[in-house]
Amino acid sequence: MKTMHKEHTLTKNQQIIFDLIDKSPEPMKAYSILFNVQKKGIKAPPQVYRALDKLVEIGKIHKIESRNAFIACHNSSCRVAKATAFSICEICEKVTEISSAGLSKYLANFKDKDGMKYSKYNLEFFGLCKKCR
Amino acid sequence: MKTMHKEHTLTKNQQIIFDLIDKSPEPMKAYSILFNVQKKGIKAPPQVYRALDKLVEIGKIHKIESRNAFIACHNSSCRVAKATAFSICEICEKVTEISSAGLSKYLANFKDKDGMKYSKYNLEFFGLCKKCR
DNA sequence: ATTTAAATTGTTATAATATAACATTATGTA
DNA sequence: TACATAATGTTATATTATAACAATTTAAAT
Repeated sequence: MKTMHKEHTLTKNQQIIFDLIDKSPEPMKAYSILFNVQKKGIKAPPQVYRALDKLVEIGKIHKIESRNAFIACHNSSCRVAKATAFSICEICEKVTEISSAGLSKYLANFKDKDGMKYSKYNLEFFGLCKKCR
Repeated sequence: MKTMHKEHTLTKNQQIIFDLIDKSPEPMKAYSILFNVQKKGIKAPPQVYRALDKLVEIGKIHKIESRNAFIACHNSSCRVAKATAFSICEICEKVTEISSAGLSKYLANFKDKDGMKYSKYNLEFFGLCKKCR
C-alpha cells in the first residue's frame, strides 16, 4: 500500500496567493503580494500572512529568510517544508531552489558534536548567477 | 610570512553593542539591544543597526535570519561572515553555532547542477535541544 | 599645529514586515 | 437543524529596518 498524503485543497485565498507566487519569476514579498491581490478582494495583511503561513506549512511555497520573500516549491516531493536549500544571486537577486540528492542526504544525516540530529534545515547559498558573473 | 588580517578596532558604539551581545546567553534582537544600551547613550535604531551591520560584516557577530536576532561569533577563525551554520531549538529557542570541519568543507565545495560554486552560505538547523527533548 | 577628508555618530522621520484581537461568514458533520 | 470548526474580514498596532541629513570625531597630510 502506498503511503497516502492528504491532498491539501487550497482555500480561496490560499489559491489566489499561491497562483500569484507560482507565476512569479522571482520571490515575492508579502506587501507586494497584497498589492497584487487587492483587486481579488484580499485587502489586509493578515489575510496574506495567514495564507502564506499555511502554504509554507504544507510545503507549497518556501520563505527565503534572508530576503523576507516567498517562492513556489518546484520540488514536487516537497509536501512539508523541512529541508530546503536555495542559491541566491547577490546582484540580480535571482533565487533558485536547489534539489540535490547528495546535499539533502548529507544534511539530513548531519550530526553535531553532541550527536544531535535535526528534523529540519534551511540553507541559503550566496554568489553570482551565470548572467551576473 | 603569515597572512595578516586587519585588526578591526571597534568603535565606541560597536564595542558597546558587541559586549552586550557577547555576554548574552541567547540571540538578541535589535530593539532589545537598543533598550539595553540606551543608558549608555545609544538612543536611536540607526545607531544600533549601523553597529550591527558592521559587526556582521567583520564577522564578530552573526544574524540568525529565521529569528531576526544576533549572536556573537565563537568561532575564532571567523573574520568574515561567509560560512555560517547554526542549530536552533524550536522550543527554548537556544541557538548554537556549529563548527564542523566536515560540514564546512562539504558546503564550501558544493556545486549545483550547473557546476556553480558559491562564495557564501548560511545554514540553519531546527530541532529540539538536549534539555527540550 | 592646521587643514582636510573620511568615518562615525546623532537625530528625526518614516518605510517595511508582521501579528493581536475580535467580529463575521462559510463549511462540514452529528 | 444545530453545532463545531475553519476560514475570512477588519481594525489597530507591534516589530523590524532604513532614508536623509546634520554634527562630531578621527586620522592623515601638509
